[in-house]
Amino acid sequence: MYYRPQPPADPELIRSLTERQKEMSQQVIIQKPDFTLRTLAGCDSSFIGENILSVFVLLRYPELDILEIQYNYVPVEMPYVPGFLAFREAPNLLKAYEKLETKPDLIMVDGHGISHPRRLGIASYLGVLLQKPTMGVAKKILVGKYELPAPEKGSLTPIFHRDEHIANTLRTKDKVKPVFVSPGHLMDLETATRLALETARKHKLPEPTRLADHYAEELKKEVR
DNA sequence: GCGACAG
DNA sequence: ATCTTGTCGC
Repeated sequence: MYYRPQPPADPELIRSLTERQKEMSQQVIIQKPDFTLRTLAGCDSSFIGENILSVFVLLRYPELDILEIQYNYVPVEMPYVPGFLAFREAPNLLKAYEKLETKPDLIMVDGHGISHPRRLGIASYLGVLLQKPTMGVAKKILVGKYELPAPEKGSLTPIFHRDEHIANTLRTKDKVKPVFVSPGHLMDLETATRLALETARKHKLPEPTRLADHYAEELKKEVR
């Protein structure tokens, strides 16, 4: 089998996007949220060839029963470039978000918040654009150093990057690899970590992102 | 200069 | 993310 590299990302484009991230990251506000959490949404995207299917699942809190599901399906315009995931997925996620009849108090995103090279992961990016509280729950680390947490559910360890405590690893299930939690916007690390653990009921992933992940996969059959 | 690199 | 088979544990 041949080794085929991805089509090279335009250096000029990457440079301008990097600038945009630096500017937008200055708008990110990390603070204890002031809302009363009554509804929260999880979002995620799946791909079918050159098309992207983004989903938003609205849940009631703390019951976590599903209130609404919306999605949007269109061709993708950006390739995946580590550190620039938001420019590939956020546009379509915003389209799906607009379809929600009820807007959530908080958005949980499949990816990172401020635990990003320039402090603007997709969760922060969406938070700034929507001016909504957001947080990220990722399955893999992007930047930073950390020690593995104890094997018991609820165990956590800090993730540092440039001497800043930007995220936490969190064991949401006994003896299962931890998830990586970070605040996105209008949110703080402690609350984000608590909510990630609290909404992870029977699975490794918190219900909001787990369900968004599930429907993103399930809805593929519908769009064909 | 050499790796690492969300989804 | 997607491709892709069997396998281990609750």
